[in-house]
Amino acid sequence: MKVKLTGDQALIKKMNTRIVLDCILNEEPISRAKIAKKTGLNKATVSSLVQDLIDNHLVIEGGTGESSGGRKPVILHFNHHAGYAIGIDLGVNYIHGILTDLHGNVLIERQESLKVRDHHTVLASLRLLIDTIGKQVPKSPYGLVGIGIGVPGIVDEKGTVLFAPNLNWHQLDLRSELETRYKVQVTIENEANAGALGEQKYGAGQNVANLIYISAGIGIGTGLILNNELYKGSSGFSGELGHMTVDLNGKVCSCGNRGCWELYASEQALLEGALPFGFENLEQLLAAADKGDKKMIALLEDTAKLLGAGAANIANIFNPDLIIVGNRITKAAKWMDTIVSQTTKQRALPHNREHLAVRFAALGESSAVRGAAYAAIESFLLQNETAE
Amino acid sequence: MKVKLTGDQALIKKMNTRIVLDCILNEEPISRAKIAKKTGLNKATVSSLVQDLIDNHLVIEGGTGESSGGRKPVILHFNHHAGYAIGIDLGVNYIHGILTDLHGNVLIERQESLKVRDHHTVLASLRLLIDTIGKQVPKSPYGLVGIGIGVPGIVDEKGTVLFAPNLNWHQLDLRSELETRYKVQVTIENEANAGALGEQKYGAGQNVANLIYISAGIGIGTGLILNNELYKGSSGFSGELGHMTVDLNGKVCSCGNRGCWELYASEQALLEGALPFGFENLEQLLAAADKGDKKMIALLEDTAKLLGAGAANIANIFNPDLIIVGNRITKAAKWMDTIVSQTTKQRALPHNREHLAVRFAALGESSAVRGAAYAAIESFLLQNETAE
DNA sequence: CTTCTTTGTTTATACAAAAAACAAACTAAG
DNA sequence: CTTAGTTTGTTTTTTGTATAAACAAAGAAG
Repeated sequence: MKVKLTGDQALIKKMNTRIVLDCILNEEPISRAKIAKKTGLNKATVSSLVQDLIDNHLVIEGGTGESSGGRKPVILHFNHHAGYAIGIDLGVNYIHGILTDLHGNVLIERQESLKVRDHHTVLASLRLLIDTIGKQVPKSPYGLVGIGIGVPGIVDEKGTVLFAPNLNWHQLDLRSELETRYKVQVTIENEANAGALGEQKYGAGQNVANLIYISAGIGIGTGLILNNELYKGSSGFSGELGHMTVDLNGKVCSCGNRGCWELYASEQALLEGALPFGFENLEQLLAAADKGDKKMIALLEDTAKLLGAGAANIANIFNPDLIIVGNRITKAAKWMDTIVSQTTKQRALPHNREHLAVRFAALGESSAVRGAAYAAIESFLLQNETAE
Repeated sequence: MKVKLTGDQALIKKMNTRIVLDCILNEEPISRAKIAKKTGLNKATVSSLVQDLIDNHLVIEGGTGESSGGRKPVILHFNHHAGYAIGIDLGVNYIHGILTDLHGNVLIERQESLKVRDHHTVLASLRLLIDTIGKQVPKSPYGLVGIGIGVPGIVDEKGTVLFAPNLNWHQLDLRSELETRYKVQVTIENEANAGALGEQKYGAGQNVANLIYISAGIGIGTGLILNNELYKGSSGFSGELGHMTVDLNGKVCSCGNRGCWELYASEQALLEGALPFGFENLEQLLAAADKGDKKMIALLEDTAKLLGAGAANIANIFNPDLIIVGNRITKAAKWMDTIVSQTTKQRALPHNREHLAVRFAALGESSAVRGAAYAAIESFLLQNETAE
């Protein structure tokens, strides 16, 4: 109950340090003088904060720049080799892991398929993957700074996986499990939230304050970034737009309801439409479309329209700057993207479509891993600033 | 571009002053010592900030309280008579105005019906109403501190009414119009947002961080309070859930789309269903239901189910603590509330319905006026703290 | 009557940001 | 080459905030 969030000088320093670091991250290479101008902070303040960041190995000086009529500036860089992060995308039938530097650049990438889904087996594979990647972390001031994981299920604020339907997991305290083993900060995110983060930081949504990421795989989940922050609802269960009713008397869904959006616009919907024609997975379906199969192309286009209808709802609900369609369905971008975008804008209210963009994920199927790694990096930077 | 939101000591003081004032507002009567314990601030800091608030007439000392084994505490009160606010709900066929103290207590209330809706006539009536109420503001340190207005339309951050379909207004700069005339701060909010604020501060949603207010009148609008803040989207057009598609191939809506929720669950939907039986407005319909008219009762119940279906979508999208149904439809609460609540919980996902409450507005048709007044008060308090 | 508590103020200290002065390094004009 | 002016970044001083410690006042409890 007693939450201490009162202001004192430490808080101010933390805020301003963060502002300076963000400025360097976004505008590098940059000099101290320019940071002062950009942020409105005093030159002396910037000098002092930058010195702290240099002492903490997060910023490095990189020689002198061009003079603009006076003394040459000292160029500052974010030291993205100060530490490294591991990002994991725990899929329903694969584990995808990457090692990144603090800028999110991918250094190592590994993917393994999952046959069995009980949590013992999956955890064993997960540990093996992390061990393998962890051994390759380059020598650096901080070494491995954190592990971020995206999971296909509902996660609470303590990093417990409450429920993952497709893995049949219940109440698995993944964070503390891994933190005890690896002694680094672990962040657990829902897969759609991770995807939203990945696209906002490294993909199609850079510098966009309000964006909705539609993760269309077997089902549909969404990641909501509102006012530059992930919105998680009061218990972390927000974004279940896959179970938004779009057809009052429509198909019966496994959730017990009728007419859920994901029955019409997900990979599952595509597969159901393709099965009568003998195609058993998305890859086969797309190969056929590639060869000019009219029925499959029509199926893709119809699904795109239904995806757009739901996206229009999203536009009217959230009035975002950007809607990003991601996950498995990005494989079908070629056939779907213009139709999704058109249908969305057709169906959304005039004011809402005005500044709206609808795009497919720039990172393809890597949105979630990248976002997971980002979450780990972010958590490290936040913690690091707090320390004196 | 150059936004100065860096931290300095003034910011600390502002933050802490706000914390102290909020503490007094919520816990009054309270002593300085208790504020220090509650907030974690130092006793000396609290004393100093309280003195400033007293100097600004926002807090008053009110004698001594009971000792708990030592010196008697000095009781502090929020001085809700330091100033007064006017709240206006600009309806489609009425203007509803109130005068409140700084606690939001209603002192004076006036309602007038509107026959003509062009903005000249409406503005004239509005000015007359404000003039009348304004004359009755009691003598006080600040007098009239602000005017808050809820309008049935889309409002941007500058207080311009971009579009109000039912009044046929376009691009009306209401805020600057009224600010030049009355020389006080004017806040303009969408009617649903105002209603959400009213219910959160004075009605069914007190101390709830995530709530969705469904304003069901002729159409349906919603006010979204997420993480204790009104979410307005990137251009202020969020919350148009009335035009959420709930029936892919359903009725054609005036917005050009099909199957919009408000066609099924608004006052308009009720009236359409009642017209064939000779009832021309909501009051007649409800009078019939009161006399036991089976058809009208069935109509109300069916509409309640459709309202619940949309509310379930809201639960799945936002995972809120509370959904409040307000505006005109509250008149029908007697027949609808349990059904709306039941249907919502039936259709929402298990995790989302767990901590969810669904209620009708506690303030009935006054949610929006009260919220409009609150917006004015809040804006005054924020500004007042900034001043030294 | 004495001791302990509680409340609130006063005094001294720590610390962050900012202003001002300054030093260094450079450009450009004559 | 010299000089004036500019840009960058540091050092010094000032201001303003929170906090800790000491203190004063007022009461409770034995």
